Amino acid sequence: MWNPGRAKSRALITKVDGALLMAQNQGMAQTPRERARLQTMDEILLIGRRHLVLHGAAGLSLRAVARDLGVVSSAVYRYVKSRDELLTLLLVDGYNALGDAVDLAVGRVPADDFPGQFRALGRAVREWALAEPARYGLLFGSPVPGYDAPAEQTTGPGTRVIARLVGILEGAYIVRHGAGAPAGGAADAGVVPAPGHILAADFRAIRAEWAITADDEALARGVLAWAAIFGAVSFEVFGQYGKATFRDPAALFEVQLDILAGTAGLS
Amino acid sequence: MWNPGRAKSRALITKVDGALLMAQNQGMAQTPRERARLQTMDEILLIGRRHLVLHGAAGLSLRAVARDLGVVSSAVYRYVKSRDELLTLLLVDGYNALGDAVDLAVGRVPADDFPGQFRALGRAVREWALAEPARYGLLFGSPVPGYDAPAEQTTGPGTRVIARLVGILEGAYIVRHGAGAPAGGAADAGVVPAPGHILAADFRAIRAEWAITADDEALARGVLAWAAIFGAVSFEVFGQYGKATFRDPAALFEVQLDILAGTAGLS
DNA sequence: TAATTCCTGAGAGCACCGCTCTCTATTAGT
DNA sequence: ACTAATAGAGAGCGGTGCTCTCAGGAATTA
Repeated sequence: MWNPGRAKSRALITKVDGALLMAQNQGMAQTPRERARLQTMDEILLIGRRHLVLHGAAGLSLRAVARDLGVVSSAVYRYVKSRDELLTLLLVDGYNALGDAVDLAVGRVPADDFPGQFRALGRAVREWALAEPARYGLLFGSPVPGYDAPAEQTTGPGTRVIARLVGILEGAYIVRHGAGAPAGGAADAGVVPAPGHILAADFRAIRAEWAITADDEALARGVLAWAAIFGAVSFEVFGQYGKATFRDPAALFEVQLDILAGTAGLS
Repeated sequence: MWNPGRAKSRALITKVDGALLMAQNQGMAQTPRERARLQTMDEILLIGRRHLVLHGAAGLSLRAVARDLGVVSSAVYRYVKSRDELLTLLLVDGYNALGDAVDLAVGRVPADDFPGQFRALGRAVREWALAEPARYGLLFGSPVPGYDAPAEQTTGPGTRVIARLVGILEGAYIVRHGAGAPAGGAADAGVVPAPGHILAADFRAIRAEWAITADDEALARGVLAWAAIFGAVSFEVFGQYGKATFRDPAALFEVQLDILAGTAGLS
């Protein structure tokens, strides 16, 4: 892919794509130098995103980004400390894009229709993943070796989907059980056996952290539904089903959502 | 990681690890040259596997393998066409290792205890994945960009686990419904709505290909259970749950297996 | 046994990668 | 107008995948 006759133009950014990032970073632009700096940062992120889509996470190269930017490779190190830092920026960017898609889709459903919200969340995740397989792979695929995402920047955006799911499932739980809640440990004898000490404590901690009332079984089923949604999406995006097994994967996913809605206690 | 003072020894292979591969390749060793060639191939695979474990799929380097082999980098190209081909070999190797682990675990359970076999399969997958996260990532993580596995070498070993799962679920289905089977299309009106034309045809094709009798809903639930098992394992192995959320992930997985056994129609 | 073919490994080389360093020109702020 | 900060250029180091040519030795054939 060596292209010596490459144009040195900087005007590779599509206006529509750029708009989102520009807006978030250039809200307070003091000095003209700072403005230029932020703009370059956004350009780097934009180019990086495009490279991610085209060549995947492992193929992300700062030198190639520099070429697209119309600049020598060492110059980008003025803006980004390392390749891994750019990866982190793109990771956060991806989490937020997915979170936005999910929020938008769930927000369209009436606030009291929790099964509908659950399905909307699932569909949004699947559709975003299919539209952006490389970014999805960066977020939920095998971690890039030698790189672990800095939690302080990542956990926030990275928990937006599960936060939304928790809200939906808790809402449905309250509808089923009333707002009063069992208050105590709530170790029901349902299909799920009473979990051992540590797991019960973990569930208690989760209840406290998220300020929810759902009992252990509801929590376990919620965690399973969460993992199952992403498992199904990953299987489809990563091609684990095989090429021609399911010719209408969307229909399969709808059926899977139906089953999962049942296991998660949504109608 | 530049190590100029590296010993040029070839004796890096542990006997116990090597034994398996040796056996399968050197069954028919004709000329001494062929014997030497196969042995070198096995060594390369062994070293590649070790590098995979240590540095991950993206960090797999033919030059590093050559160094460990005590040979100049161009020499390994006599045995392996490209880095991607080595990756394919390791992929097949990994699928077989996982398949062996699953077969062993399921084989320990009585032949008529389908719920037990289901749980054993799930546990085997999880334990293998935790023991070999890099290999698991190669198999079920984001696909290496620019590389797609050649189906003719991959599909065979790659379908061992799902084949085993299909056997278990079909066995349980027969126990529930009798061996006679509904024969026809079997579009039950269960929790799952009757799937559309294409999905129903896909299910029919699956029934024919695997020579099974399970109806559409059972198949859908089986596919979901499959995806959910790997979703849960991937979440744990890839660290999606967060660092300290679940301090006893094994217990969580047991609960998830319980729920999944229910959704898949096992007891 | 002698001649010939074949195979293996060595070495050089190309284009790429991440990253560091120094140097220069431009720009901003006093 | 002068000084200080900053951005970019360029060279360089060690690494990567992969290709090519060449020499030595082993196996096969005459």
